[in-house]
Order: sequence, then structure tokens, then C-alpha cells
Amino acid sequence: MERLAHLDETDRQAIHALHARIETHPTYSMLVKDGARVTHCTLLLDGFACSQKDTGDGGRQILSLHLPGDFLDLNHVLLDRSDHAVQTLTPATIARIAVQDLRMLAEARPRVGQALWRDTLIDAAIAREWVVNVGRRGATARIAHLLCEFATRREIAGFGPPERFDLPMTQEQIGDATGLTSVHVNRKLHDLQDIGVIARDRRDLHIRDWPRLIRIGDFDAAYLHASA
Amino acid sequence: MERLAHLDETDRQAIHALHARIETHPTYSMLVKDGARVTHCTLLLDGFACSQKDTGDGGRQILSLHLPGDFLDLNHVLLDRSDHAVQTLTPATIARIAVQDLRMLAEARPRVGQALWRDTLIDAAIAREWVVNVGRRGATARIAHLLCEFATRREIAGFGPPERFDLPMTQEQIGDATGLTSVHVNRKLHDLQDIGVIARDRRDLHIRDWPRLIRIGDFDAAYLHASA
DNA sequence: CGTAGGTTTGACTGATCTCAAGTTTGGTGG
DNA sequence: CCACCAAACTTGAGATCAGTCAAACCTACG
Repeated sequence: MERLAHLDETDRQAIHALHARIETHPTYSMLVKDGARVTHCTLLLDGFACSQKDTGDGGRQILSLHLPGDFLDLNHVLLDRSDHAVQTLTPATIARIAVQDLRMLAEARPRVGQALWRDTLIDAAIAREWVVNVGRRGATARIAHLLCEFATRREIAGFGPPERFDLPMTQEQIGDATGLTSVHVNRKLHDLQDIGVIARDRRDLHIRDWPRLIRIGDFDAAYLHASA
Repeated sequence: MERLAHLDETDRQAIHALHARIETHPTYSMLVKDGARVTHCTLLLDGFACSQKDTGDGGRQILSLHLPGDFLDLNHVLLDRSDHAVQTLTPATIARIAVQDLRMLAEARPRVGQALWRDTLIDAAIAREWVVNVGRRGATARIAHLLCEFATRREIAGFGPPERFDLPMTQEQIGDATGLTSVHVNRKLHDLQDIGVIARDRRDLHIRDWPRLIRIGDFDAAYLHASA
């Protein structure tokens, strides 16, 4: 949260005073169910997760990825019903904090409140960029954009350089995130590999030509609002 | 804003005390430019507008529609750079309010602050639903969903029943909103007409079989969070 | 080892795009 | 009031991208 707003000592104390329940969950647990009434917000402490929504005919769309340190569902501070699901992509440990506590905190400590609000605004900006990605880009660009976003968000969150990392997603999940089928994802991933832009070994992804991947993915990190 | 939170008399007075500059703009004016530094937020008083973003190869994606009474860019309260553009779809009159005034108001009157935050959360929910629409639904369903959303938002905003209204968009714009070409939009609109679900005369749209349109568009209004 | 989940490949299908030409509509100036 | 023009809508034919179906192949894990 330090990245979202300048907090003073009182702010920090107020945050540390929050009561949180720590939980651990295996891969593919539903942390939040779509349509559920929610009384707690969830903070991802370790592992990866994604927001998703199902269509009437059995399709699934992944809406965003969550890294350690992300709030998964801050929207529940003011909306009492969930409009999408959140699922773990890996084993994860989370902290559940009562909505009411967060709301009171936001009121008592405006700086903290603004940090939380700002976080939800960045989530919204990411969602808008995903509309563009899925609506107006070809398959290769969509996948490249997803890789760029994940790599830079990782870096921003302090997990090291964007050139090499474990991508915690199956090709099927990449497809659900980009509006493609797993078969097509596989082929386009190979294309990116064949032209030397990326290299892969299992989940381990190596971006060999970062500027080119950015160009292919039509990526501009501005929407992540990373600068304080 | 009364729909977003319960406000008391002091809240109302504080809102009325805001200084706003009223402007009128013709069709297709850029109210907010993508990437611009922003010092004012915009409230749409009359007319229609849309948020949009351009891709590197000249494509355009419409991200959301704005009705009279909507804030167009509340994200600027806490993010100083715009990550998308806002353009009028019809002649429009707007009110510009200084970001700083809104920020101070939100701090002084928590109820108002929560109303504003809640508004941005609903915008985010709409953006997420658009990701699903554009990512995982076929052409006809995308268009049907767009019509359903516009019709219900109109109704929620108090513009009368959802069965008949003027759609303030060209088929090209419907395409930009759904990730389709105007040609394909035209064909699918005709399909909907041929099966008797809608009738059209110029921009005047008549939904003749609302339950069926909802089914075709896989529409569930829950994401609009309309109930107080 | 055996199995399930994930990846890879091929052949075929189909939805949507592209290009291109008409047609209608609404506004504007004479 | 009419003629004209630009924008929007419509239609057709052909091309392309991505989906479907189906099988084979890995590979981690029990």
C-alpha cells in the first residue's frame, strides 16, 4: 500500500491494528463466489489468483490476474454482492479482513481510504485495457500483451526483472484470459518462440526480445499507473 | 448521486457549494484526451458520451457508454493521468469540477466520498462485464448484450421503460464497442430484426421481445449494482 | 508404472473480416 | 423547396483467422 499513497505513522498503526484471519488454500480454490454476499475482503499474501466470470453457455473469461500483495476484491468494501469469482491459480495464503473494519478505517484515516480507492481505480484501468486487448487485437498480440502486463506487474511489485519468470497459468487459462482457445494459444505461443521473442521450458518463461514483445503486444504500461 | 449512498442535508449542501464550470460541446468532441494530465472531473449533464482507447494499428475500442447524470472520469480524483479518452456521441452539456475540490469534499463528507468511490466501483464492474462480452460471446450475443445494458441503464437512470429508445450510436460505433466491424454489426442487427426480437427505424430502437433479447445476450443485470 | 492434466499436432469447419459497390438518409446552400 | 453532398447503412463475394474435433505425446505425481 505504500506504493498507493504516502502514509504516516498513525496510518501504519491503524493498518497494523486490523484484525485479519489468515488462510491457506490449494490450487483452484474458489476464494470468492460469483453472486455471493460478501462480508470480508481478501488480501493475497502468497501465490497467484485470478478473477473470472462464466458465460451462460459454459465459457469462462478470466478478468485479471492477482499477484502477492494485491487485494482481490476491494470492491466489496462498498458493493455487498460479488459480480465475479476469484480463484487461486497456485496454492495461496490469504488474509480475510472484515468489510466493516476497512470501511471504518477508510473513514478514520483518509490517506488509507484514498490508497484503497486508488487501488480499485487501477484495477478498473487494467480491466479497461483488457477490453481493448480482447476486443481489438489479434491472437498473437493478445498473448504478447498478457505476457507484458504480467512481467511488468511482477517487476512493479518487486519480484525482480521482467525478462524471466514462472508464468502460473496453463495454456487453457491463457486462452480464457485472452478470449482464445487453448489450441490457438499453443500455436501462437510457438510462433512467438519460433521468431525468437520468447523461450519456454514448462512454466518457465524467458523473454528474449523485450522491446519486440512490447511492439507485438501493443503494450504501453501507462495504464498500470505505476508511478506514485 | 442519491442512488449511490444515503446523503444528509449537510452532504447536499456541500455538493451544491461545489464550483462547476458548465460547457456545451458538439457531437464527437474529445472531452478528455488519452494520456493527458487532468485537473478537472467531468459530469455529463445532457447528451451521451463514450470512453474509448485506440490501438497501435489504428483500431478503436469503446470501453463504456455514459448517460446524462454520469461522471465521465472520476478516476481522475486520484489518478492524475488519463488512461483513455472520452468523446461525445451527441451534442452534450457538461460540468467541470476541480479534482482538488472533489478530493477535499470526499474527505470532509465521508458519505459523499463513499458515493463517489462506489460510482467508480460500478464503472469497474461494467468494464469487467465488457471483457466477458467481447472475449467470450458470439457477435449476435455481444450486440444483444450491449442493447440490454443500455436499455437497463437508461431505465435505472430514470429515462423510462427499456422497450423503446433512441440508440445514440452508429453501427460503426456499435462495432467499436463490441469488437466487431460495422459490416458484421449490420448483418447481425438484421438477424435480430428478422427473428422479431427488435425493430428499428433509424436510431429509434424498439425491443419487441425483451426476455428473448436477454437470453440471446446472456444478460444479467446484477453487475450494474442498481439496488441501493 | 499408471494415470490425469497439460501440451502438441493435423485436418477441417466456420465465424468474422476485407474489399468494394450500391443505396438511403439527413443536412446544407442555392 | 429542391439539389446536392457526406455520412451512414446495406449487400455480395472471397479471404482469413480462429475454432472444433480428435488423436498422440509428454510429464509430474501418486
